[in-house]
Amino acid sequence: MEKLASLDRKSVISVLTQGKELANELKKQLHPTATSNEACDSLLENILSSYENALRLLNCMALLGNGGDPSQIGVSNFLGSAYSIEGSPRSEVSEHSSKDHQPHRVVSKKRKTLPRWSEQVRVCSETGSEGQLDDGYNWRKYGQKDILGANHPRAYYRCTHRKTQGCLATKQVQRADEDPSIFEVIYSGKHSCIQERLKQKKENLIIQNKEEESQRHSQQMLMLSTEPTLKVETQELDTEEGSFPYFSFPSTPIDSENVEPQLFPESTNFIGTSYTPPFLSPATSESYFSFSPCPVNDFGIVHSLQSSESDFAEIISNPTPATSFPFEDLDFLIDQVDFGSHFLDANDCL
DNA sequence: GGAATTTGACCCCC
DNA sequence: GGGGGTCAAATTCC
Repeated sequence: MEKLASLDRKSVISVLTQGKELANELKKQLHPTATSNEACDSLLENILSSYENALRLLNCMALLGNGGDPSQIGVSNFLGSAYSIEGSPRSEVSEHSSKDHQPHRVVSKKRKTLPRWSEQVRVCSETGSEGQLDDGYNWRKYGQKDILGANHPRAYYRCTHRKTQGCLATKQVQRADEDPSIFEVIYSGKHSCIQERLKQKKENLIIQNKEEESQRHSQQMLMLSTEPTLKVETQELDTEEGSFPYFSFPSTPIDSENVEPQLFPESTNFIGTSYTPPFLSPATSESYFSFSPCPVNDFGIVHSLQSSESDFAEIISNPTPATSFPFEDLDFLIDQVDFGSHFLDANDCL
């Protein structure tokens, strides 16, 4: 069993390493045109950071010497939510994993054969409601059920475009017993619909990334500059703004606050150095993970990639909803940010 | 009036 | 038989 786990780990590391190398290669290829495509460069940096984080996690697991049973603390659980770690009976996915514990039986005859994965979404307690869980898709509620042993009912949603586009994506939303401000969302199936809204969000994010990148770049230039250079900059600012006595950083503190969550993907050292609150949002004590969906944006979603390893593999190979958007990796990118945040949880359990 | 939600009933699987 | 997922009629909302 240990050999199997070790093999499993090695293969994951191997795949991630290969991905990282490919991304590196892509970066090299793109580099000559980087000045005309900063957004792509930024994306690549983030992808690379994600790979590094994943590899650190896996290496960390190896160092922990947890016995190697992937069902105990394997990749899926390590990435998984507190629920899966605690083995809550409510967790559909963990339920499956326990029921399907028997080694590789014939494909389950359960209705649900679509790929499933879960997320945890925290909302502001004062305004929190399921309706505010905005993951970029449009959902229609088609059912609600009281679940045995759970304090809160489970709501069933399907994609609004089920009829018009035959999209089979569904999700289940349920409040966590332990913390009602946390929703556990279980997604089933991939979107085959085209949802303009999501695309719009991604485009906005890319534009935002690009702006932030250039802001950071100019900040770094300022900080690395020598005094005379600073003076020149100051003069330029003086001529443009006319109201700065000496020099001023181009971005305001407010801007830097907004930028902060986006900086995480680039903080490649955050896993290796510290798992402490610096990575929690300083803006609010309410924040459970890096960023909360309530004040910032709709992407304050913590992906808890759990369920079976085959599902995990499927998610890796299809990390995004099925859109035709060219920057599909962005979802993966966001996942990895959360992935890093999740490590906080995992660390808490150690 | 159409879309979305609610809710009881039904179906599937263990 | 029971629990969970889905259906579809009834109801509500815009």
